[in-house]
Amino acid sequence: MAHRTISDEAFFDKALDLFRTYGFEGVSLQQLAEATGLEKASLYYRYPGGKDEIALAVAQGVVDWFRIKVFEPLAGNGPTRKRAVIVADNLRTFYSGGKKSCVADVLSIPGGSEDLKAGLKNAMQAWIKAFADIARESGLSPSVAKARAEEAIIRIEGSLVLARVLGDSATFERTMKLLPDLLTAE
Amino acid sequence: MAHRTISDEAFFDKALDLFRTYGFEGVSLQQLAEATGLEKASLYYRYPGGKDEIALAVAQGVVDWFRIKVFEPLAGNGPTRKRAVIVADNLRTFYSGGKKSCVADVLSIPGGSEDLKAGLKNAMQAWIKAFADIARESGLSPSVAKARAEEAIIRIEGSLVLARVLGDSATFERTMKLLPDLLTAE
DNA sequence: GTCTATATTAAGATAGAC
DNA sequence: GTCTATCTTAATATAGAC
Repeated sequence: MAHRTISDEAFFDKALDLFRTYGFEGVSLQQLAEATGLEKASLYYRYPGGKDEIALAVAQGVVDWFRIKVFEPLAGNGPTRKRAVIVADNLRTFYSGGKKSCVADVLSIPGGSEDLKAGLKNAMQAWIKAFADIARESGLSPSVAKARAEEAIIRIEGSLVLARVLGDSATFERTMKLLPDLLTAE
Repeated sequence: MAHRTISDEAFFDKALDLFRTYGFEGVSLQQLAEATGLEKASLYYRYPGGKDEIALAVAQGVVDWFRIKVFEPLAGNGPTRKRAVIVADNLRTFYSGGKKSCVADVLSIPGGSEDLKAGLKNAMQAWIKAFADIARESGLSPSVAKARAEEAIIRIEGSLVLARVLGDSATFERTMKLLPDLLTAE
């Protein structure tokens, strides 16, 4: 066929899946072209900055997802524990129950641009803050809330690494079950 | 200079540092050649299997290090808590206080050989078992000991990811301080 | 056992037709 | 806005001299 196309959303999904699976250095423009059905030259038309710019767009897209599915639900109304349960469910989906890696984990391995590195750092800080805010709102002291937020993210990241290395998502599932207790005063 | 050489041990140190920093796909034979002072052809003489074989040797070397600096001290004599403190110190050194990544984390991103993947999985299982064994010996029940072992490694892996993303080792240092309490009955 | 030199393939990237 | 075609560089890998 002469002309193919793909929506920005579908493109994002394919690119996200490649980058979170193989990391920045592990993904080639050829892979991106095959996965999206576009030729390499078309990728450069959409993203003149090439792989660097695509990875940055992927990271930005993930931040947008977190804003909608994590930060906003956490800052909403209703009992804090209920909000934490909803967010845990959303995160379970995002990580496919432990089968998909964290984008910040794999893309933080050197190779990408400085902008990507800075974006991941900002996103991680925002994530910690969002977790600390709800822990605080649930009644915990600021220092305890901050510690709980960091512990929660450490456990998510760590259990995702274990899941990838062991090929077993059991520890991730346990972490997600524990999450509401970690983020709210018991 | 016409002929250079490097000991197997020094070669291992350089290769380990490259692979744990840049991941399998992020390391080229050219980088390995420059870091070790050997030409690419000499790398193929030592490791006919190329990058796959070098990465596998690195992973095996790390397993050897764990055997000596983690598994054996944990299985030794003396109070369990004292052994846990020694191992925490050794791990702190291995990860340069949080500045160096976990080899299992970065090398488990697809790209390497099936042997590498299997080796990392075996190493991770051995690590969990070693942690569970000392937790058990300290007086914890088998199920609690297993859970503590997994939690300890999850926290190590997760705090190393956070340290890399944030460029801040504070969470890793806190994890290492907590480790003896996690691995022994309080 | 390391070297120089080179073969081969794939990478990132661009020009220009349609 | 996507394509075909091509450029340049860098990757893995090997041959053969010393």
